[in-house]
Amino acid sequence: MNSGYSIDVAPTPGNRRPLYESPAFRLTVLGIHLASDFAEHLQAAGLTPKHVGMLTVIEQGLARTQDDVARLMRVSPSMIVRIADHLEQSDLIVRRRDPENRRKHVLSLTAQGKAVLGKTADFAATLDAALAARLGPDLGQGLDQALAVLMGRLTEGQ
Amino acid sequence: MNSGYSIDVAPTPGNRRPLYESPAFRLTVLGIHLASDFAEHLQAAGLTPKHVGMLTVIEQGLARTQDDVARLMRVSPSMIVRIADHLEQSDLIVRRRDPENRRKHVLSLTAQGKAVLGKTADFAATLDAALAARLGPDLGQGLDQALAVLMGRLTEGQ
DNA sequence: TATTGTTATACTCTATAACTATA
DNA sequence: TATAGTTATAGAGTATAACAATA
Repeated sequence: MNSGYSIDVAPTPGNRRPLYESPAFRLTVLGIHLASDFAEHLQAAGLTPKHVGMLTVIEQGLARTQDDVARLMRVSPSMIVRIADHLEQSDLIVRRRDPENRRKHVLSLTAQGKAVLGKTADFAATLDAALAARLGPDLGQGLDQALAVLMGRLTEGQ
Repeated sequence: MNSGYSIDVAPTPGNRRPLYESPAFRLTVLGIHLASDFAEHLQAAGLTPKHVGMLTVIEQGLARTQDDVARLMRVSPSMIVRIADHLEQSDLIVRRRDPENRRKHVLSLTAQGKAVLGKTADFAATLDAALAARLGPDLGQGLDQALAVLMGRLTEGQ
């Protein structure tokens, strides 16, 4: 009834949870801030969060080839080539052709690549400590459990 | 004792939590993925997560001027100008000079700006539902509580 | 003909530096 | 002289498209 007198009810439900209280929104904001913390730390080593992300999915066995990494990290194959080039030149990964399908490059970590993950884990531990200090043991454990479950979504190809 | 026979103990503590189990790392990974979900959704409206972030900090009263927004969102003032220009041209915010200090631009949302936040909240609710479905009520509530506490860190100027 | 990876290219994002206006 | 905002510019990041090799 476009009478001009109608009260506007549809556009703003009114009973919805505001954006800033949405868990998905909060995860996004916190994640972006933490990513910037990681980026700042990694800069000294000439690395970015994407480099570490690639090392992680390889180390975890979530991605065997560059194509796997591209899909899992939601970045273009050409970008993966650049990151992999950099990681290989820094002796953090090795590429070898898959003898069963010579189009594929099978990726694996070097000892130095594992060491980078270890050093990054040390830095992450300092961030974790700051989070834990804020949350206390109960909320901290609740967060850990929830995050463990949610990570499953990403590793299942979603 | 650089004897050559020494066992390597310092570089790899061994008892540290691996990176992929770090809450900070997991928050980063999940946040980046969710940010890409938001970005994909907002694209149709010609907006980015940064636009919505700016609308949110204004609406929440966390930032009164462009300078406030720049510090809170950790982006350069010049970037804020671009985002604010876009938001103003789209009639989502208004700038007015602060009469007490004419260098400052006081920012506020228009009705349309608030509507954008509302529509984004609707989309966030769909992401929230997916998260909740994975977590179940107990873990879901634990996550909500922890995130609420952690958001405080950002709004306190940290 | 489809897949995997690479290269060439162009476009977007973002920061730095120089500048204007105000204090 | 310092602050808030703007503009100009350059650099980094990223995707798309064309290509090569393999299946």
